[in-house]
Amino acid sequence: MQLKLKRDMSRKKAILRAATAFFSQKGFSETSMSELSKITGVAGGTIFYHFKNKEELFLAVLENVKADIIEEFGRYFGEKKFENGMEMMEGVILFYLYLAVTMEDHFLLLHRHYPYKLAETNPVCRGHLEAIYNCLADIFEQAILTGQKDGSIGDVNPRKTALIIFSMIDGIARFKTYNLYDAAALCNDVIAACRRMLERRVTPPACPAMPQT
Amino acid sequence: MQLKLKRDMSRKKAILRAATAFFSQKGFSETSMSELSKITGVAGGTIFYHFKNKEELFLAVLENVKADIIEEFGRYFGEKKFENGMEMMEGVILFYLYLAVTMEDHFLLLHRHYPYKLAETNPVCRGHLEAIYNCLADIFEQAILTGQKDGSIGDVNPRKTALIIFSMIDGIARFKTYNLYDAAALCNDVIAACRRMLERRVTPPACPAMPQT
DNA sequence: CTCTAAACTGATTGGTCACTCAGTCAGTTT
DNA sequence: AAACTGACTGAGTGACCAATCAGTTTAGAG
Repeated sequence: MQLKLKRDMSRKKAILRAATAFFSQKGFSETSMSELSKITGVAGGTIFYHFKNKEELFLAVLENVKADIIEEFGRYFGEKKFENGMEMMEGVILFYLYLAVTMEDHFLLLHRHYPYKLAETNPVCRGHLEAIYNCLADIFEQAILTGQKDGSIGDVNPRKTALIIFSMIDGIARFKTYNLYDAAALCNDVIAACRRMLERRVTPPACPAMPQT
Repeated sequence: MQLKLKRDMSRKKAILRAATAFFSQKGFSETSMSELSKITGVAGGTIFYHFKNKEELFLAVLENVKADIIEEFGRYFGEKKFENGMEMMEGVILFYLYLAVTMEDHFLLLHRHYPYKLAETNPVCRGHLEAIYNCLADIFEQAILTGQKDGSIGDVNPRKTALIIFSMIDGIARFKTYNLYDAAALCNDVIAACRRMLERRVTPPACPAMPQT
């Protein structure tokens, strides 16, 4: 019975893993089920035994992606401690860009059109995407809120600024996967730009030697 | 002869216009040539008379997109004049977000995967994409260089910062088309964030009343 | 009106695709 | 050992699609 279960799980997982790579790198409609069965060494019908149809397989892949991303950030915050909110923001940005390389398939999938189109009609898909994006946006917001408490970050709208930085980092990651620009080369400048964007302004009003321009 | 030409052009242009909408909204492989012929009221073979195959049709669409985008920015800079570099940057950002709404199809196409995948093997496609992205990146860079000359923008790496802001704005536009967040609601905060990121820091070193922390 | 070339047609073709289903088989239960 | 179960198989099906091509229409030049 143990052997049986193991066999089952390895097959299903193998299909899921291959499907993740295929959906990410080739897209939904360019991924053929028969190709998928060939590469996993499984008969055509087996995939449909484990997953009702192509769309269900995609949803299973997306669910995996969601779980992995949320888990990775959970682990990161479990291990790492930060001096202040600004340091936390820097850490999150670097970790995001790091994940975009090490979990390339996962982010590639999220940079495709299909999941968002499917989300318009499929509430399960929409749920997964919302979970991922809320998780990520919350993390950026948390860094800003922390920084505003400890004084390392200035007076900005936390949620909106979090979304702006999120879209900036995600945009960089996207440019990288499309081979348009090199994210690594921009890394230091991105951090610097964020610091300038967020840092608290020390307005020197009481200084007579420094007249305002 | 004029009538003949007009008829010809209207057919070809109608196909091109419909193809732009389809490729943008449905993607390359989900766009069927027969559907395209149906919607333009043209026989199936007619499309292949004007365009060698589906890929050539896509390239023609992309070329149009390129021309339109470059033309729009050209017109904008022909009409508008700016006080300084920072104002120019603000104008460019707002215009970019404005275009992402009014020319939604064009930007949707650029947010898809297919053109970048095709660019890996097709130099013509790669050329179009490079032209678009260089044009846009140059515009952001130009604003920064202008601002650094007139003192409205501080000492940052012009090219790299241009790419960062570009990816930020493009990320916002992308979030909008995917219905994840509302670009309009973020608009003011994006401008404010950019200003903080770019503005010249007045370090008050000579002021005894303001000790550095 | 005639001729010619360009524009256009749509039935056809060869191929791929997602999905089905009748049936095999290994292992478990009775 | 018989009955049952869940995992798996792979040939088959109908739908669709890009591209073709032999033939028709159109439009203007001579």
